[in-house]
Amino acid sequence: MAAKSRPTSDAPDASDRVGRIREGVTAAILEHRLLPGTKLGEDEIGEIYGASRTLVRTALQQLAHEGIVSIEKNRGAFVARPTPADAREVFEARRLIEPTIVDHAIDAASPAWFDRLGRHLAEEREAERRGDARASVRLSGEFHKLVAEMSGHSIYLGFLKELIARSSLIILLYRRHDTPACGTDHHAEIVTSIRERDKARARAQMLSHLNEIEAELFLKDPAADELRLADVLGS
Amino acid sequence: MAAKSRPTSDAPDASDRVGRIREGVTAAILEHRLLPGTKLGEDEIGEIYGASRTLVRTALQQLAHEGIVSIEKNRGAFVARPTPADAREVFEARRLIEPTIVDHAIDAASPAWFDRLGRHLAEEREAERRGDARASVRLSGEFHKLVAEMSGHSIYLGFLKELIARSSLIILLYRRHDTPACGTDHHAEIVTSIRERDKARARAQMLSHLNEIEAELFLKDPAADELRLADVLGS
DNA sequence: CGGGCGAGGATTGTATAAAGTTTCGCCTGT
DNA sequence: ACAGGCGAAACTTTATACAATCCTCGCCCG
Repeated sequence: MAAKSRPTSDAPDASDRVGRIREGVTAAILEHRLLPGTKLGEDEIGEIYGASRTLVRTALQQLAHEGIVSIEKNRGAFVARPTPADAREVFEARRLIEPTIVDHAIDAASPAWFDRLGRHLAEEREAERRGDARASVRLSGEFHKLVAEMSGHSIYLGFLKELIARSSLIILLYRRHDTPACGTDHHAEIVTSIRERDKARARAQMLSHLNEIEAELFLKDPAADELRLADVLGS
Repeated sequence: MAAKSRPTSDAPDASDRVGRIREGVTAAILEHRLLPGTKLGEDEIGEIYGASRTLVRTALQQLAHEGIVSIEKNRGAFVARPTPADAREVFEARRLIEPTIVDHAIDAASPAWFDRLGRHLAEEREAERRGDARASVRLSGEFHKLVAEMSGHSIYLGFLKELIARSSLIILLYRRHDTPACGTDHHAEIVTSIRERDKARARAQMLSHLNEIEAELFLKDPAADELRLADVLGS
C-alpha cells in the first residue's frame, strides 16, 4: 500500500498546491512554451501560482528528479537541456521497457480500458486535425502513459512517466521536420493489436514505433560548433 | 571519477548536508536498523544530524521518490513497507533491466573496472566471513549498482538505484531463512563472465541470480487478516 | 582603449516562527 | 464500567525573515 492506485496519469488533486505547480510547469515545458535553458526563478513562479517559495521549491525538486528540470547549486532551476547522449539513453530504455508494458496491458485489458483507449485516439485525431502541434505532442506522450497505466505495473508506470517527460523535451529539441502525423496511426495500430490480444504484434509495433520516433530525430553528436566548444571547455 | 573513496549509492559530498542525511537514513534503512513502518520525525532526524527541519524535509522527499520512505500528508514520513505485490513488481523490473545492464557493462569493461569488481568481491567475501549480515545485504546491493555504473547508462543506473533500495527493504521483510551465502558466489560467476566478455552467459547468470533471490522470499499474498481488512476498507 | 577589480543588486540556501491538522489522553454521561 | 466527546499537546505544513553566494555593472588602472 505504499502507493495509491491513481486512475489518471498524474495527481490532479485540486487542493494540492505543489501538485498544481508541478503540473503547470510540466505542461508548459512539454508543450514547448518553456524552452530548454530557461531560468525558472522561484519568486517568478511563486508569483504566478500565488504560492510561497517553499512550495515552488519542492515542486522544482520533484521536477528535477524527473529529469525535466536541472537545479544548479546557488544558480537556480532551469529547464533541462538533454544532450544527444541523453536522448539515445532515453530511447534505448523505452525500447526495453515499453514492449513489456504492452504485454502486460494486453493481459489487463478490459472493456473499460478499450473505451479509454478509443477516446484517447479520438482526442489525438482531433488535435491532429486542428493542427495543434503542442496538444499532439502532449497527447502522444499521454498515450504511452495510458498503456502503462493499463499494465497495472506501478513501477513501470513511474519509470515511463520519467522517460516520456524527457522524450517530449528531446523530440521538441531534436526533431528534424514537422512530421507529427505518423504517430497517431501507429497508436491506432497498437490499440488494434491490444484489442485482438496479439502480444507479439503489439510488441513489434511498439518497438518500430519507437524506432521511427527516434529516426525522426537529428542527434548531432560530435557536430555543432557550440557543442564542440562546450565539450572542449568542459573536459 | 573512476576511483572514488566510497562506492556508495549517491554522491557523498562532505559539504552536502542533505546528501549526508539521505545517505545516513538510507544506510540505516537498508541495514535493517530502521524497520518498515518506523516514524521518521523531522525534529528527531534534524537533531541527530545537526540540521534544520528544512534540510531533513528535502532529504525525506528524495527518499520518498526513491520509494524507501512513504510520506503521508499531515502525518509525517515513515519507512516504507513494500507489499508482496510491490515486491513482485520490483523483481520483475530487475529481471527486465539487469540483463541488459550486464550487456552494456561488458561493452564498457576495462582493466580499471575489473579492479573495482575484484575489490568489491573481496569486500563481499570479507563481510560474509565475518558473518556480518547487514554489511552483506548492503554490499550485495552495491554490486548490482556497480555493474550499472560500469554500463555507463545513467538512466538505467538511476532506475536500478531505486530498484536496489526497494529490493533490500523487501529482502529484509520477506526473506524466508537466513541464506545470505549463495549470493556472493553468483556475483563471482557473473564477474567471470564479464571478464570473458560472454554476454549470453552473463545475462543468463544475472537472470537466474535474480530468480533465486526472489525464490528465497515468502510473498504471502492474499493472507493476513489485517491486510484483508485494510483492503476492504480501502476499496 | 582594454582588462582586472570591487561594490551593489539580486537570487538562492537556511533557519525560525506562525498556522492548521491530527492524535492521544482525560473526563463526563449513561 | 464503557462509549463518546472534548481539549491540549505534538507534529507537519506553510510562510517569512535572515544569511550566504553569485552575477552584473561601473570604475580604476595599465
